[in-house]
Amino acid sequence: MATDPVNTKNPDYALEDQVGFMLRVASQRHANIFQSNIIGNLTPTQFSTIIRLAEVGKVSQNHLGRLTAMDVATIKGVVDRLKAKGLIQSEPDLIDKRRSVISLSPQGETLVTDLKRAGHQISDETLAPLTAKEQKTLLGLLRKIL
Amino acid sequence: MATDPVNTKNPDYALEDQVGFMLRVASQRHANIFQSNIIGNLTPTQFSTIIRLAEVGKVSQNHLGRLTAMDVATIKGVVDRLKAKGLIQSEPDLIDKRRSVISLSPQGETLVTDLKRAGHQISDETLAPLTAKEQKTLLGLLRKIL
DNA sequence: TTAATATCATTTGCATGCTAACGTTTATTC
DNA sequence: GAATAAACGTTAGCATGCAAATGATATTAA
Repeated sequence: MATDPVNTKNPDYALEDQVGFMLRVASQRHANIFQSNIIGNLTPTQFSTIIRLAEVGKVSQNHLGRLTAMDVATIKGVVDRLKAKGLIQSEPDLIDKRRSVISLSPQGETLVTDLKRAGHQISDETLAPLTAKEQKTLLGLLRKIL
Repeated sequence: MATDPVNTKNPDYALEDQVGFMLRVASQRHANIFQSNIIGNLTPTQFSTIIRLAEVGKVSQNHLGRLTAMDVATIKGVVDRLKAKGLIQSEPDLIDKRRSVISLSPQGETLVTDLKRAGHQISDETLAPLTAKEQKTLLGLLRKIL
């Protein structure tokens, strides 16, 4: 999804120079790179969910959403699809009856190492147009506007 | 959609430091700012479409998609909804029978000035955590990874 | 000119991502 | 202890965003 050049004679408002537009286009390029490097047909949110579960072990569904920057409605869909793939499992919380506890399945566990390797490759490829110094600068500035 | 802090004892792969994750979270914050500043209940893609149409006048639907970094399926939905709002109009291309020519409606035209003002405000607010110099640096680096 | 390609718009299917509302359960406050 | 508030998970609705397939039309090549 590259953008055609635009003749901006009147730079009243240059869409292609706005941070929101650039974030959208940069995300598109990253999504392309992600898709061609990821294993198991995982989506970016599914990937993030598995990585987080590998870090924290068992966690409630809503908490998992907060750990992955996902709305309760979004994390539910992601959890449902990962469960359908057999990569995660859920059990009722015996203490708090509202909660369902999510964790990686044995199958999910076996993927983690390869997923992290793919994740590094995806980040490297996304940042490849930048020097090492520029990469650090970009990540530092992005972190400030989260 | 802020993210809960994570205890990363083993920084094998730090999700929150990956460019893809940060792009997603930064986009979420921008979307929030966008929504609270935009006029006419427009979405970011609808906004971009109107801005581009104001720049180029008449253009085919697919070309409009390329000018706004949208897939043919995505731009179709955006065009349909903007047409339903009465902000754009379409007419058949008399020369090339495959094409439909899209342009702003008179109602759409009247919005453009206010939309550009809102757009500037949205970008400013999104970049507010950064100094002027940092803002230029970030935009320059983002441009390199599109 | 005919045949192979390319472009345009459409449609289907899947996955995010959000808001809002709902009922259940737990925690706080009075 | 009872009333209020908060958290949890679910569901419905809307809008991206993409891939893939389709049919119509234009363009290019043989």
